[in-house]
Amino acid sequence: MGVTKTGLFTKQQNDIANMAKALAHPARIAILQHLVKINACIGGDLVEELGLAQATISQHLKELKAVGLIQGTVEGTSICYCINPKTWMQYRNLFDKFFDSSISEGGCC
Amino acid sequence: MGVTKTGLFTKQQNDIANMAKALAHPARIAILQHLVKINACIGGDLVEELGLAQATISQHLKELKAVGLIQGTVEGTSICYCINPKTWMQYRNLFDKFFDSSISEGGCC
DNA sequence: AACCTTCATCGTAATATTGCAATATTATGG
DNA sequence: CCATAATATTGCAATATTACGATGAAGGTT
Repeated sequence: MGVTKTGLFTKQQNDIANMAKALAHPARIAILQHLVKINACIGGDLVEELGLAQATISQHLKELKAVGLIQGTVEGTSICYCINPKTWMQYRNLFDKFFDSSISEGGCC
Repeated sequence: MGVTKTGLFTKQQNDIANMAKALAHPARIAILQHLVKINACIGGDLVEELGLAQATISQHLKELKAVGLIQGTVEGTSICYCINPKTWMQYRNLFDKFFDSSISEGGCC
């Protein structure tokens, strides 16, 4: 069916899954890494940086904006993107908490 | 097209994206959380825990096994699953490294 | 042997994602 | 106003994902 039964799971589980989904494409990882590196913002250099069509990059940017990981400010005819520090920290904390469990080394059963 | 152009990106970027993809479904998050909590392994209690059909759970377990996050050992007619501590730590470290960048608070441009 | 339990796999249906060309939108400069 | 530049949106094609019923394989029980 391709449709996730979100009703079966807790809000936290759906949250983590949605965050992971936002990161589940190398182009979006590349965009985020580039923004982290350049610190300040960029316009459509991203289209040159990555080798994808402008329409495709725009779509990925839209998704990242939708989950709040990046923000864009209009800069004349172009748009300047940068990491949204607040959401970035939220992601970091949620994944931290998720992975911060002591796993037994004993193996199965 | 639905097909990711992995060739355009670095191995690290594809790795992170693939790891994120493994976590990009609440059922898989629920499975992992349950395994972390119960510590020792389980059989198909997972089918009862989550409200999904046996075939569906089996598919999710297969995906988690494929990326190495869990492992299963045969236990008579049932199979005992548990977290693979090694891969778990790898995931933890990769996400740690990814998010461990100082983000400027300055906003865009 | 016949039977049951447990899990994996196959086939199928519905929906989601990725990617791009074409087109629309918005702002700037002449 | 017109042309240009930078993004966004639309529409489409190809592939991927999610979910489940049905079936199959393997091990146990009687």
